Amino acid sequence: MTPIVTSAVLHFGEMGSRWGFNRTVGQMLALIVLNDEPLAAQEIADALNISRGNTSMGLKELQSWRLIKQQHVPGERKEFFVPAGSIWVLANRVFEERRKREIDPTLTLLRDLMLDDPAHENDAQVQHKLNEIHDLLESVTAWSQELQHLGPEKLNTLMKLGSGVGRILDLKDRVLPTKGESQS
Amino acid sequence: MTPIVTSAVLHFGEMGSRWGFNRTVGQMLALIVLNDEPLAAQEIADALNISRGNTSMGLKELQSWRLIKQQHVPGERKEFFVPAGSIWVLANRVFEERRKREIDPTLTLLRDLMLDDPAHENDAQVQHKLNEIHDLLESVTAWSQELQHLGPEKLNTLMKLGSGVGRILDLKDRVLPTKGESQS
DNA sequence: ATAAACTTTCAGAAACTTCTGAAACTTTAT
DNA sequence: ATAAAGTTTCAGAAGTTTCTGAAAGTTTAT
Repeated sequence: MTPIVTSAVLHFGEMGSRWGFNRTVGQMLALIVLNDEPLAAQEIADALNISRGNTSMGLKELQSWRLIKQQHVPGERKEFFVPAGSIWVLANRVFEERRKREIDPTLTLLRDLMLDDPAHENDAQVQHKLNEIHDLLESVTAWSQELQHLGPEKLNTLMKLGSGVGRILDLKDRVLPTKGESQS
Repeated sequence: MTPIVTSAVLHFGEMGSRWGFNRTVGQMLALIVLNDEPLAAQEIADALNISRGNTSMGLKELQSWRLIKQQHVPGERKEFFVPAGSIWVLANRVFEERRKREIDPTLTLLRDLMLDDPAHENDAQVQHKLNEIHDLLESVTAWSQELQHLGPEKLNTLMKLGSGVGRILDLKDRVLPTKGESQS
């Protein structure tokens, strides 16, 4: 590994835990993404100086996140690993996987609690707040799925638009006035 | 605590660790948000059955995330705590704080690495990939800040628009054709 | 100045997560 | 059938985080 690759790998290891996986899994991901050649498990273990067992678990986890895929190289006995897609695809997968882990269970619980009968007077009030949280999380979920379906090019257009989004919204209110609600 | 509040508090405790803070901090946040009355530290410790010391640390952390604020009740000696704002504000704070912890350090590192001289031939190649990651993260950052500045009402309009966003983008390409790039 | 009411800090205990390496397993070639 | 090449699993060691509770600190009232 060149010094640049080493720095990146170490950093992604440290950040890994903040992004939902552990240090070695983060390092492995960085290494696989930055290498042009497919990598074998043993090469990863050697490069990162971690045990072969840990490597195996890490590869399994990265596959469960659908961030890497196996690639069979003809004439070779062992399996090789490559990124599961472009940077854009990988970022999306991380997003989606985290949504599943961080938001979906809460949405389920909130829906259940909203169906419960209020046992005390201020429960109705509590349920109102839970409802508010639910709606917000649901909007975020719907919205992030929407962005994923847009694909990278359109998203890029949208992002380059930046603060123009507000203007576009106004535009839309004028062009399609019957559809949205009539606020501000 | 009524059964509904108890369920919500326990759940937010479990999710807490996925959202960037620990179990008790998650529970404390849920409790404070769902209570209409300001709560004192001792009341929180009693309700959640945790030590007074842990409560103190948790309150400090929630304040560092700017999710709760102290509120002095006249005639009372102790401090009381209330949410720092509406659900919308709180969600935004969590988002922003996580951006600071999860994305900003990586952006800094990537910028530094891109300035390094390529030491080996394929470093140029690696730097290209790092650049791609950098641009993606930067777009996400800029975009999320944009959404925050829109405020809840406009964001809501945008969210209700849902799959209409694609259509609006096309619309914009037709109405303001000189500005964006001319893709697909 | 003293005491009462309250908060913060911090050392170490408890709980949890991650990592290793050896043993068990699978696949392929001969 | 056997051996060689490779992978997976898992018990326990190492490391990390979280929590408690007692001691130190702060503020306010008298």
